Amino acid sequence: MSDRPIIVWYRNELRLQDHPALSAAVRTAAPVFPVYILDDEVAGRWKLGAASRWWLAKSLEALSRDIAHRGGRLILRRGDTLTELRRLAEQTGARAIHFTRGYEPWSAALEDRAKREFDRLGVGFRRYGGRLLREPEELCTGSGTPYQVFTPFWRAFRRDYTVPQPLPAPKRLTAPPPGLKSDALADWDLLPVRPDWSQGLATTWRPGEDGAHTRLKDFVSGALSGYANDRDRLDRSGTSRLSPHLTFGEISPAACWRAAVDALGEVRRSDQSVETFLKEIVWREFSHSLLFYFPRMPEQPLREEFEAFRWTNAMDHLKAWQKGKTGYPIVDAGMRELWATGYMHNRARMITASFLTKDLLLPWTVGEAWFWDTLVDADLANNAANWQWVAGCGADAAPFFRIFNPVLQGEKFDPDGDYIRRWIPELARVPAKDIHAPWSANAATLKQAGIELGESYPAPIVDHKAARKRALERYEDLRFGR
DNA sequence: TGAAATGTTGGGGCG
DNA sequence: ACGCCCCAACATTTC
Repeated sequence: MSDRPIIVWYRNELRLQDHPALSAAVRTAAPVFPVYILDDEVAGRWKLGAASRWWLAKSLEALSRDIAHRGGRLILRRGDTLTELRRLAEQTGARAIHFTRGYEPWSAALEDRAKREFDRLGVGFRRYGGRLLREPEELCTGSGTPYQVFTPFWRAFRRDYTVPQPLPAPKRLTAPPPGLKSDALADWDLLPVRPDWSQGLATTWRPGEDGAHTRLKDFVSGALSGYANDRDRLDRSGTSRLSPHLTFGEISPAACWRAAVDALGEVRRSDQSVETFLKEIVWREFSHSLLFYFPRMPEQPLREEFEAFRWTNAMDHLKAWQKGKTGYPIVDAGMRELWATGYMHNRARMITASFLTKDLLLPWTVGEAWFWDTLVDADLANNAANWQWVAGCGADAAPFFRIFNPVLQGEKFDPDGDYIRRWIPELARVPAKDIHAPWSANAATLKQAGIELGESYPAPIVDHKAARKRALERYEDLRFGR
């Protein structure tokens, strides 16, 4: 009996440390067989984007290596999740399947269906946390409804939260019998070929649990102390850049929380900076809670009146935005950073998203889809919640009339234009004074910088002042039902 | 986790 | 010296 193995079904927690489902399995002293199932159908239209597939390949490679170092083997399967789990349980004679709970719209139904199935088969099917610090059911308003405003959520969260002790990674794992089939990662075609656009991603990131912890250490000993101020600066490395590691669960949010709080004690870092960082972690919790309670959030505005909003459908504008050719340098720099590295600075995300939804009046779902495909940290909850926040249709959203001025945002958060120069080399020789609005520079300056507007760098595809006016009018239409 | 329009104030130039 | 105007600089309101 005791040698009947436990299957640990990996989903988005590609780590060995701080992994409740894995730890519980290891504690039983039964052989533990970790398995990852690539199910291209389960998520419907939200199947993994191209950048995520790249990251997944690299992350699974790392996890597989880490497991092998401990004497185990990561089993890879592709196909319908439930079918594959059933097959694995049969093939291994498993007594139980352990897994980490998900919050996507399809997760609860899948988990319930599987639970009934394995109950019938006499196989334990045990659900664990680990992706969030706290479960959505834990935090509700006094009247029992989910929070829809961040600040009260944050207060309630912070009031009585203490981070638990980390769960150590298992020292040894048991290899499953050699006959237990596993796909070859390479056969999954997760990596891009013809063309291989992943060079920039590979030089920017180190996917995997080691890479994640290295990143956290660097952040805590470096940028964390100035986080409150510098995280908004496009020209500084002021953010943690932990997001893709969190998305794929290479590091637990608890580990990030713990490291930040410990740093506070050790080095007397600015309380404000640590608090701001913790708040960002809780934004992630808030987004997941929203997705859990409002499963249509990725498709539907949380504020219903926005369903009547008259978005436009200008494909040429969309293409220009995607390629980073809008003629607004700060917008284009952000979009090109995304294309090159699978990542965009958070401030740039707000600016580019505001530009798409307000200046171009393209639907937020179009931007959401592009980010989903191109971001290595694409996360259904965060992506949907943040797009709705910018578009003004979210639960606790920025008001619609908060329209970013791309020139002012650039001057404020990239004062010398370094971020722009980094991602738009053709503007490298434009002086800082003109770099955020090259169209208003005088002809001699542009000539000297080697720029011909409309040739070497696009002229603005819309006039911001007019676009702002148009957006506000469209918003008025919504309010008065026109 | 805005920006623009509008209102108010106060210093300085100037007749 | 005085009132008037101009216009930063800052505050408030509006979108």
